[in-house]
Amino acid sequence: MRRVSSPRIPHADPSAQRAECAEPADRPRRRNRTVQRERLLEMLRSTDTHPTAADLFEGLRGEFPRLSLGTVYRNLEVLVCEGTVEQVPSQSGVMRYDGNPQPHHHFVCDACGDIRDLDIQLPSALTTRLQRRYKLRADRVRVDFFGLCETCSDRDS
Amino acid sequence: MRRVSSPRIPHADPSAQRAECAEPADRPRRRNRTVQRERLLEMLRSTDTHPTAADLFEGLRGEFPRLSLGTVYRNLEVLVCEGTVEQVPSQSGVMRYDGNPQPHHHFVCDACGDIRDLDIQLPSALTTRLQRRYKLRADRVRVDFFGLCETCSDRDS
DNA sequence: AGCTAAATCGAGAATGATTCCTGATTTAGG
DNA sequence: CCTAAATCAGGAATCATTCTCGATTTAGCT
Ligand SMILES: [Mn+2]
Ligand SMILES: [Mn+2]
Ligand SMILES: [Zn+2]
Ligand SMILES: [Zn+2]
Repeated sequence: MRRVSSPRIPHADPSAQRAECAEPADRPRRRNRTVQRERLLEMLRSTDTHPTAADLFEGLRGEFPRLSLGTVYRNLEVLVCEGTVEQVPSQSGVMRYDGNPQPHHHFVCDACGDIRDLDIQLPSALTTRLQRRYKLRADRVRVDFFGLCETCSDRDS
Repeated sequence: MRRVSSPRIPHADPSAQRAECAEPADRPRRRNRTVQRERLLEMLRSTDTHPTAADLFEGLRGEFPRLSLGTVYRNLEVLVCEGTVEQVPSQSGVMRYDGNPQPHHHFVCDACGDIRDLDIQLPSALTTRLQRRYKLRADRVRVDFFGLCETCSDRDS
C-alpha cells in the first residue's frame, strides 16, 4: 500500500527559543520526529496541572512500556528549548512543566502545592516603570499569587 | 567574672510562620539560640544576592571550620519556618534564600541567573480582581521580571 | 525500496542538591 | 551543678536530574 509522505515537522517558532539553547545559525540541528515526544507534548497540552517529569513518565508508561525517565527529561529539554513548553520552578524544588506557552500567571496553593492558571492582565505600565527606574528591560513577567486553594481552604475551616 | 544574663531570644513573628511548619499550640517547641544560626541570618540579611545553601556554607567556613552543610540546611529550614527567611525557587532548580521577608519583587537575568530586588508596587486592584473572578484569596504575591541584566546585556551587544 | 548519517531511545550509572541518622556537644531552666 | 531537649558535625541515604553508551529509528537521498 502506497504511503502518503508524512507532513513536514512543524518547526517551533524560533523567536521563542530559550537563549541557553542557541544553535549555530549556519547549520541548524536536524530534529527527528518521535512518537514519544509528540505524545509528551499532547499530554502537557491536555492538562493544566503543571505536572512533574515523574508525573508525565507515569502517565505515559501504559502507552510505552519501555519508556525511560531519561527520555522524558531529554524531550522536555527539547520542548523547553523550542519554547513550546515552559519550566515552572516550584516551592518544593521539583521542576514542573507548563504546556501553555502563552503568557499567563499562577495561583499556588500553600497547602497542597497545586498550581492553577490565571487569566489576569498585568498593567503594562509596570514594565515601563521598571525600565525607567532601573534601566532593566524585561521581556517576560511572571506573577505568582499564594494562598489556599478552594479545596484546602474548605478543609481548614 | 560575673556574666550578664543574655537577652531572651527574640521570637519571630508567629503570624509569619509557614503553614507546613505548624507546631502544637499547647506545647510549643523550645528553641536554643546558636551562633551558627545567628551568623547565618546575619549573612543572609547583609546581602541581596539570594545565595544558595552552598554559597552560605562557603561564606561561613572561615568562621566555623567544622561547619557542616547539613547544619546550614537545618538552620535555613528553621528560619524559613519562622518566616524570617524566604525560599526563592530558581529557574535552574537550586533553591535560593532571601533574608528580606518584606514583600518585594525580583528581576531575574536569563543569562547569568542573578536575582535582583525590585521596589515596585503592585496595584492592589489585582488581588481584589483575583478574588472576584476566581474566588481565590491570596495572601502574598510574587512578581518575577525576566530579561538580561545590565552586565549581560552590555556583553551581548 | 535500500543506504547512510544523525537523531533518539532505553538502561543504568553518575551527579548534585537536599535530607536523614547517630553519637557527641551545647543550651536553657531549675 | 544537673538534666532534658536542642543542636552539632560527619557521613550515609534519598531524590531529582543528567550523562553514557550500545541499539534502534528517522530523514534524506538514490
Ligand atoms: Mn500555567
Ligand atoms: Mn529578594
Ligand atoms: Zn490546596
Ligand atoms: Zn546577567
